[in-house]
Amino acid sequence: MTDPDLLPYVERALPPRPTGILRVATWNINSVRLRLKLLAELATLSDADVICLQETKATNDVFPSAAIAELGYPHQHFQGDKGYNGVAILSRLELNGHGRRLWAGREDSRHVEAVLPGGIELHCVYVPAGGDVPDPAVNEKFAHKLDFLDHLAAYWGGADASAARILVGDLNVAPLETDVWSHRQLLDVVSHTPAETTRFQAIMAGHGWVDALRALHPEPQRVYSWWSYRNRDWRGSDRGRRLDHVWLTQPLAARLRAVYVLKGARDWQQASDHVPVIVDIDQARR
DNA sequence: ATGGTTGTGCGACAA
Repeated sequence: MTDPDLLPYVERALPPRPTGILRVATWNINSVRLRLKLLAELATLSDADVICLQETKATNDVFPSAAIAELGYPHQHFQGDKGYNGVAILSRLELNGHGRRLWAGREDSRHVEAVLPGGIELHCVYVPAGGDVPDPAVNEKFAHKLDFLDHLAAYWGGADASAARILVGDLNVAPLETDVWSHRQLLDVVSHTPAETTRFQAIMAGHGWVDALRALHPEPQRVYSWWSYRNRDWRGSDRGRRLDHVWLTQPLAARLRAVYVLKGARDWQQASDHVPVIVDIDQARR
């Protein structure tokens, strides 16, 4: 069991994946084609069974499927748009049922789902960033984001919460005060406005989702998964936000064993501005 | 208050 006083940050290799543990990673890769080598690095350092990506920025016909299969992830389900968005589930384990959903009346590639061995349902989600101005009346992108969050709430509010289910992704919301470098200064910054954080909490409450990271690393510890490119010394200034999340339904929350944030990935050559978040889940029900 | 950087793809635009 993870020490609750210990931060989840990992600079390089994770602890070895224990026997009987399902390890799932989620990462906003910001172009899967540009960062294929970094994906290989994540696979090596994490030994994850499943890697979920967001912002692949690749249509399905140019997705580097064969190269990723060679990394040990032959089971794949991906959906992409030209230049924007794009999500993928990459797996060493067989993927059974899979599909995608559209929310907020758009064709954007922002969701894929699959069923893992043991009947665990896995959802990979990319919530719209929402632009700069936190006013839905003047910023169509922010209106879309709020609409998208409302659709998530409606969908999960109507779903069976007793299923073994994981939702991961770049949710583009930092919900808690200690999920951002300055709660006060970010209250009117898109990603941490009350309009977003209240919706975020409503989605979670409506389905009984458990925030995996906060289950093992509760407040007031500050934990971030994203640091802007627009900062010369990202580590020194540490103006981060926790935008990348892993949610579990109650049956799986009982089997959660560890959560890691691969902070060292932010220093990789030609890094993404997001770092991977990784969870260990006991495959046995006990 | 402003500007700071990156990716796509060669324009702006999105983040």
